[in-house]
Amino acid sequence: MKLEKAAAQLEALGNPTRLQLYRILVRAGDGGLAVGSVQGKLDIPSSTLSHHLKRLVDTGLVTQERQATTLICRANYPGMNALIGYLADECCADATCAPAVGKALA
Amino acid sequence: MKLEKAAAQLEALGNPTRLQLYRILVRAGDGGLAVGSVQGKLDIPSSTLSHHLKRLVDTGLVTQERQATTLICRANYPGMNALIGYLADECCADATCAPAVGKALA
DNA sequence: ACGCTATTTCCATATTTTTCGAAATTGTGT
DNA sequence: ACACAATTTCGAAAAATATGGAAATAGCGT
Repeated sequence: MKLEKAAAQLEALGNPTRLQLYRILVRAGDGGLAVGSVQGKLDIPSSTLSHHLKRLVDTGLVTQERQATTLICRANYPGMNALIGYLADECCADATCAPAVGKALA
Repeated sequence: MKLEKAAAQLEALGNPTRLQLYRILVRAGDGGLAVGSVQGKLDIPSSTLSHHLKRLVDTGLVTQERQATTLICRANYPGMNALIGYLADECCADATCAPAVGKALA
């Protein structure tokens, strides 16, 4: 993973509304959630939600799939794993936390 | 960890310059690095560096300690571990990646 | 084709971030 | 007290982000 991409993903998650949005999608599980359903849970205008969603999709943290008129959104676990892996690598250049996190993402 | 704090830390890391800065501190290890030394490696004005550093310190990702006239900066591993733990928890509400990451931060 | 719902794009505005030169501050040694 | 080095604060400009109303688009059922 390149530093620029990691930074873009971190920035995407570094907004309370988007982090909440991502959380909602994660908790929705494999079934995902329609944009409209997410909007109901977040209670923000659709245009605002669309902007935030686009950011998460563009950075590879969320995927979308059409089902009739609704758009199903899903958290992209491999994308998040790659990001966590990058952070762990950066963090664990030192031994302090290497034993703990190193195993996980090997 | 609260969502707001996680978002603040993610946003702090979500800037290429700051992520690079954090990387440098991680690679410097326990000894840390003086602000001036970091500046030499990043080649940015001291005032700009100071702002970025402050952001990392304020969000709990970096610590500072005075040694004579120089300020030693260190990556705060527990802070990063807490953040990774939060991300892993969010990510692993689903089973897809729970087995792998769950063990690491238990 | 039409009507309906779901979602995005367009547009504008308020806010925040980024950047950095210049001045101020802090701490040490003499 | 003074000089010097290291770092921060001040102040200000440019750029990016966040937000949302209104209009446009996409896709399905009839």
